[in-house]
Amino acid sequence: MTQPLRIATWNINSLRLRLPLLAGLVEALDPDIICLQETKVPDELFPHGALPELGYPHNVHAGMKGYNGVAILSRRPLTHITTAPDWCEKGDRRHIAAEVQTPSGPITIHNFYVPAGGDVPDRVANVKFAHKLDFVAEATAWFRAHPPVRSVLVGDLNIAPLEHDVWSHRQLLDIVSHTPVETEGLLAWQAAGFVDAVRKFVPADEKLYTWWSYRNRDWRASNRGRRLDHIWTTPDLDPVGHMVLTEARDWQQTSDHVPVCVTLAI
DNA sequence: ATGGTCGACAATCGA
Repeated sequence: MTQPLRIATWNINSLRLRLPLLAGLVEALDPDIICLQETKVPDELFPHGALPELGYPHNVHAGMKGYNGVAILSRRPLTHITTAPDWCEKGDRRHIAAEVQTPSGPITIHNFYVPAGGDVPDRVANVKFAHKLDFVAEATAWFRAHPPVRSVLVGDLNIAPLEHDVWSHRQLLDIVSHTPVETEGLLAWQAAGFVDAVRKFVPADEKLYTWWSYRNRDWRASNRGRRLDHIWTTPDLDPVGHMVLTEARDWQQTSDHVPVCVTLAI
C-alpha cells in the first residue's frame, strides 16, 4: 500500500499577502499538491523563496498584475502541461495544468479560476456574465474533444451547481453563481469526463459551502455560504477522503474562500 | 431594496 496523494485547492486572494497562511493549510491538510487561484502576482514577482522551506520545492504558475493568476505547488516534481488553449483568447491567467508521477501512473491536474461574472445575470446587459458562460462552454467543448484520463480538475469555478451548494436555493436562483444557465453549464462541463469528488463524501442533500462573503458581519452566524470551489476527478481515479477547511475562514486576514482537499489512493 | 468588505494599486475596478 503506497502513500496516498492529497490535492488541495484554495482561492488565496493574493499569494503575497497571505503567504504566511499557507503554513496553516499545510499543517491542517498535509497536501502533496496545492492549487491556488487569484494569486494576483506577475510571474516575475512569484515568491519562489518561501515555498521550498514550506515543503513545496516544485511549482508551475501563470500570473499577471493585479488580477487572476493560478499556481500549482508540489512536493513532487511537476511537468507543466501546455496543451489547453488560451480560454476566450484573453490571456488572463485563469488556468494552469501539470502532470505528476505516481506509482500507479501519471496524473494530470487542471487548476481553474472561472470568471466571477459580475452582478447582472444577463449575457446581453453584462459582458462579464457573457465571458463566464463562454468560458464554461469553451472548456466543456475542449474536454469533450480531449477526453480526460487519470485527471483531477480543481479550482474556484465560481458556480454552486447543486441546491444545497447555497444557503438558499430559492433566493439565489437569480443571483450570479447559482442561476440555471450557470449550474446547467457547469454540470455539462463536469459530464465531459469528471465526477464531483467531494460530493462522493458529502451527500447532495447536505449543505456544503466553501465561500462566505467578506460583507457579512459574522460569517458563521449568518452562514450565507456557497460552494464555489470544487475538486473533480475522472472515474479511473480513486478518491478515498476529503476535507473542507472551514476553520480557515476565521484565520487572521484570511481569504473569503476556504481550502478544499481530496485524498486519492495511488 | 440596499449596502455591506476586501485586495491591488494608486482612482477605481473586480470580487
